[in-house]
Amino acid sequence: MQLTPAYKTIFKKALEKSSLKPTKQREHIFSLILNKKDHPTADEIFTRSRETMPSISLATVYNCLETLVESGLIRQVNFERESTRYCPNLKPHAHFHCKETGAIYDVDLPTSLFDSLKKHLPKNFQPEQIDINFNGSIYNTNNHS
Amino acid sequence: MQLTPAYKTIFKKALEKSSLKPTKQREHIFSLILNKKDHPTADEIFTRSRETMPSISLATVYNCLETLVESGLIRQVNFERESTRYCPNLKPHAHFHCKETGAIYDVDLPTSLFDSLKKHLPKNFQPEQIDINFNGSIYNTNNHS
DNA sequence: AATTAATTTAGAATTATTCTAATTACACTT
DNA sequence: AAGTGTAATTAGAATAATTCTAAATTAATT
Repeated sequence: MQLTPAYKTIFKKALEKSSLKPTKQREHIFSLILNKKDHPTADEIFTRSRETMPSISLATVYNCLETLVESGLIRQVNFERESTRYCPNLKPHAHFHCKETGAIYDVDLPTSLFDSLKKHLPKNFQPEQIDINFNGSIYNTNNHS
Repeated sequence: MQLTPAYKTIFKKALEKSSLKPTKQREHIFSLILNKKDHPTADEIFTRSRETMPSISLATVYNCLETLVESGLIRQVNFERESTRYCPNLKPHAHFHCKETGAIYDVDLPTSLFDSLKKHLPKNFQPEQIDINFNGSIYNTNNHS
C-alpha cells in the first residue's frame, strides 16, 4: 500500500495543478486503486482502505475519489445503474462488462479508432471524454463438452 | 398519442415474441417515447403519461419501460449516475451528452465502426450491446462576439 | 360464471451517493 | 510557540432513483 517514488511525484503534481493537497487519505486511496487490476466500487475501496487506515470514513472515500478523478489520476466507469467503479488505466481503452460474472475488463484501443469516432460528430460538438462500453458474455474455450 | 398501424404491428409482434401482452399502458408509453425526439427519464415519461392516462402509476412506467427494453423496442441510455433515459432510435448510433445543458443527441455511426470496435476484443468475448457515449460541450457558431 | 396467470397499482424499502455542520490538520504569520 | 485561516476529514442525516411487496385488477380460458 505504498506509492513508488515515480507515482508519488505524479500524484503530487496532478493534485497541485488543481491546487489540491496531497493528503494521506488521497494517497492511500490512490495507491489502493493502482495496486489492483480490478475496477472497485467506492464501497469496496472503503472496505479495503479500513484494513490499513481504520479511521477513514466513507464520505472521505467519496471525496477523495472525486478529487482523484478531477485531477485526472483515475477514471470513472459506469455500467447501467450499477455503482460507479474506478480505473487507474489512463491509456485509451474501452470496457467490457460480463453480464454473467459482473467482471469488467479493459480493452485497449488504438487512438485512431477514437479519432474516427470523433469524425462523425457535427463540427461544433467538442467531446471531452469518450466512453465505450461493451456488454456481453465470455465463452469458456477450455472445456469443449 | 396514437401508434400508426405499422408501429402497432411492430409493437405487438415484439411483445408476443417474448410472450408479453400488448397492454394499454405499454402501448401508451411506447407511443409517448416514439413521438418525441428527446431522451426522457422514467419520471418525465410518468408525468407525460398522466396527462392522457391519469391513473397510471410510476411503478407501471418502470415496469413498462423494462418490458419495452427487453423486447427490443427501445434502448436505455445512461450517462454517469444520472437517471436512465430512453431512446426509440434503433439504428446504430452513439450519444453525445452536453455537459452545459444536459441535452442528449443521437450521433449516427456506420456499422463498420462498430465492426472495427469488435475486432479489438479477445476472441471469446461476445458483445451483445455496445454503448458509445461522448461527453462535452457544443459551440455556438452563430454569434461571433 | 369460475379459474388462472399476467399486469397494474400504491406505497414501503433499498441503495448509492450527496449534503451538512462540526472537527481536525496543516501551512503561515506573529 | 501560539494564533489564524483555509482546506480536508468525519459522522450521520438527507436525497433521489429505482426496486420490491402484496393486494387489486384485468383478460383470456375453461
